Amino acid sequence: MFSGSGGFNICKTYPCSQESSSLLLLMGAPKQKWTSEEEAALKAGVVKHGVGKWRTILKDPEFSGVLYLRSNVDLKDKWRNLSVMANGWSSREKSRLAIRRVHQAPKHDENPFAVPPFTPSDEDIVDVKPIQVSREVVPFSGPKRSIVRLDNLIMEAITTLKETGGSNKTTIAAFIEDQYWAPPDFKRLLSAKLKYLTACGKLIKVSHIHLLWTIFG
Amino acid sequence: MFSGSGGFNICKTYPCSQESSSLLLLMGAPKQKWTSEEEAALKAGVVKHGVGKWRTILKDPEFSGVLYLRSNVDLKDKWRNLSVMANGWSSREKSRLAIRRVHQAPKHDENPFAVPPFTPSDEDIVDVKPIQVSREVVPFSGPKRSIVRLDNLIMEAITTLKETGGSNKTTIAAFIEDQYWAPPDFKRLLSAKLKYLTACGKLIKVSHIHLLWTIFG
DNA sequence: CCCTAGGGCTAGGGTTTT
DNA sequence: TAAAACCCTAGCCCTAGG
Repeated sequence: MFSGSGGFNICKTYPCSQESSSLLLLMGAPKQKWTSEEEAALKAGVVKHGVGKWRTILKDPEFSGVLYLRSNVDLKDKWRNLSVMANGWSSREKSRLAIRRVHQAPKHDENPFAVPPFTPSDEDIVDVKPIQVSREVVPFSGPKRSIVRLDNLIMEAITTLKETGGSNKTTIAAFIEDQYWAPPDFKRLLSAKLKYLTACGKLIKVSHIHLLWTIFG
Repeated sequence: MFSGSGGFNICKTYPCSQESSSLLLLMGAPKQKWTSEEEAALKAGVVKHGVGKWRTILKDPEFSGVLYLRSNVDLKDKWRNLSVMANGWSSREKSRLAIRRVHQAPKHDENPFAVPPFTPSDEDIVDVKPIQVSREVVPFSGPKRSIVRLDNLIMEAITTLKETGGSNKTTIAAFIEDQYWAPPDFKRLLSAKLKYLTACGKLIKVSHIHLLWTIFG
């Protein structure tokens, strides 16, 4: 190659974590496989801060201790992988899911996607406890519980499903139940929530069936 | 199919707070991709009013018809993207380029960046003419030439080539000449520049032959 | 308050590695 | 071939400074 005769080269100093990982790769470091601790922290982070809040999760002292080797992009990519594994539902399989989903017990077996169990608390807030994957490593300070708004779960469901024409209650419920553990009266809760969100303008009902979500409507 | 049964969907209306904008993206609102008309208008606007006059361009009746969906910040961001495209190559193409580069006539790649007039300043400026690609789209009034800092070209060459051990003068020259039209005395200019950059610490010489570039050295 | 410059972030498509 | 890990970049956000 050209390099034999000597020449100029870039001195790599990287301000950005994403690039440092690429540097690692260039230097022959192996791919960093995700540990179950990291995975658990990521899931807990998503429960706490929401999907897409990668930098926020990373900066949260609750998770930074575990995830300090990862970048926000790493988090995003890992979440994508987990999501794919958890719900292989390509748009065609969604309907199947919606149908058979209703009578399924929450399963903790093969599903690597965290099933943060959640319990209702008041009309608008849902108390969620991240699942403990490997209890001894995750340095949570006691029996801390993160709080998640049912709003967000609904939004996540609709966003993830991306169904043209919108998602109906059954599908949304199925999605949430599949991703999270839901209490027995969840269906009723969801109905009430959807009704409320529609009433206050955050969801819009289309032709009596379809609804459009508007966050601050 | 599935959507026939109705459902919920995300509504992409814009509230105003910062939260809302981030939610917006989360909610699946598509990014507004730039059309070629908008791009052309932006370029023409820059030719007419100059780089950095985003609000002025936006208000110009000549362009407002096309750009009315964009903000001044959008213009700025798009211009930055275009500049990146013009100056650097996607790293994926870099290797390809580095390999087949030597025995190839200057070829028109996809470069859509259209020759904005920069402001030259002094000794470390070189007159370089990027290769013209899509002439019909760019509404430029004539054969303008862009002025580019030789520093940047050198850095770009080294960065792009990514040769382990560094790049030598010949390779750098070949790279630049391949991508730009260079004046007859370019070799001499390059030598002087490399010497200067080494002297002032921006390039580091390794064992009399290899040099390491330190951006902010 | 508006503007610009520039750093940063996310989503999503691609690529590389296993 | 597929999955996991990682890369690249368009478009957009945030902040500082004028």
